[in-house]
Amino acid sequence: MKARVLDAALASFGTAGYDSTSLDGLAVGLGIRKQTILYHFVSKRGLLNAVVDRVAEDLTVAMDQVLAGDQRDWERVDALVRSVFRVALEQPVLLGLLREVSRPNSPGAQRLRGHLDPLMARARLWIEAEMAAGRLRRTDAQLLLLSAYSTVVGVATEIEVLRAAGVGPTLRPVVQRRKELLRFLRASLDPRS
Amino acid sequence: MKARVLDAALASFGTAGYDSTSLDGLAVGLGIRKQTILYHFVSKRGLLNAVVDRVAEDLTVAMDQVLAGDQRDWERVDALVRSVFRVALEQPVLLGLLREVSRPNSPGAQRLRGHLDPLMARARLWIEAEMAAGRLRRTDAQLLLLSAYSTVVGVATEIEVLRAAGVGPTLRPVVQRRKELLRFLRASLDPRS
DNA sequence: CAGGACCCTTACCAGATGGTAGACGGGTGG
DNA sequence: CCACCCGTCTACCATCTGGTAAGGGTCCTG
Repeated sequence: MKARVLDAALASFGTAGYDSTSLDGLAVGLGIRKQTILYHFVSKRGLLNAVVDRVAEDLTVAMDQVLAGDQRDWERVDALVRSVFRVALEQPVLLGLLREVSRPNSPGAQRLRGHLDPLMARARLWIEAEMAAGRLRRTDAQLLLLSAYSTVVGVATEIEVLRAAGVGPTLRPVVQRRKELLRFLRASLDPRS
Repeated sequence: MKARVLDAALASFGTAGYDSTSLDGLAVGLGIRKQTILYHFVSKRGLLNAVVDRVAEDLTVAMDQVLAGDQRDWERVDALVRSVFRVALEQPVLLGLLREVSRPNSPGAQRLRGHLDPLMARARLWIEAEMAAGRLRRTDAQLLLLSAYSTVVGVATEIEVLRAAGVGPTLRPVVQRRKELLRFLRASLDPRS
């Protein structure tokens, strides 16, 4: 049950948004009473936190798998981007939640940062080490990471815009986006480019 | 007064979202009573409609100015993109509202489409005519327009992400985004490329 | 000056929302 | 068999929400 609530909450937070989601509505959709939700997650805020935690973990796992691999330099950046996009495509709502919660002053924004900041710091250190070793081209790692993150999160917007325009959930624009991001990163990072 | 309410509403709808914005909160921020807002705009929905209308008009004016110019073919596409980005940079909240209201099932989505559909249709016809005349390269005009629109709207997400990360409202990433969009459009449309 | 249009206000309301308190039932271990 | 925990439920509440009704002040005009 707890898992089902989590799924439904992720979907609703990610598409309608936090404030637009009511516990009653969520409960009705699941065929239960809202008090059951509160029993498991204490408060609406607690539910959001749980959802954010789950999403962050999904992403972290995906990235860790790549980092456990043996790619080097630019190859690793490439693999990382592809991995994140894969997760995003499998669960588009996940992107919606990321975007919703990436907003400053948004409830849950702080919690998300608690998860992402270490990841970002780690990535930044790695990139800068590679730069120092001359295996990656020198550039502003911080801004580069944020730009990449924005692009991924922005895919949520694109999916919604397309759906609003009646275009089905087609793969092409997203793949296009990935291609652009990779080209941008390559131009910034790959010394051979 | 009406104008001030409109400004405040645009800002709040564009950043916090429609549901997260309360008439009371808006009124307090303006130092007035919420009934004053309701007097001018009848209902919350009416306020949203007015905001959407204003935003759509701003964009339409910006585009019409370009269309009244004498650029041709690819030059005109280029000028159009730059013009829209200029408006967007001058009023970032405008992008936020566009994104908010570009969501399917969002109140105001239909109204926005009422404004944008004619613009899109017009743009599409022009592009297809240029293609037929061989002045632009052949491609799917519809998908191209939506992709461009998504990119512009996506800038709102990027601005918010950057601000959330503590990076000030720097121009660079947005300009970068514009550059990427122009390159993409050029590769798709410009026969000389 | 009377009347009315315009703008903003106070007073009030019905419904929805998140949240608390406590009862019911069905396991499970002693 | 009993005590206890766990999950779900019913009942209820305080607050906030968008919205209605009506009053008052100001300015222009006949």
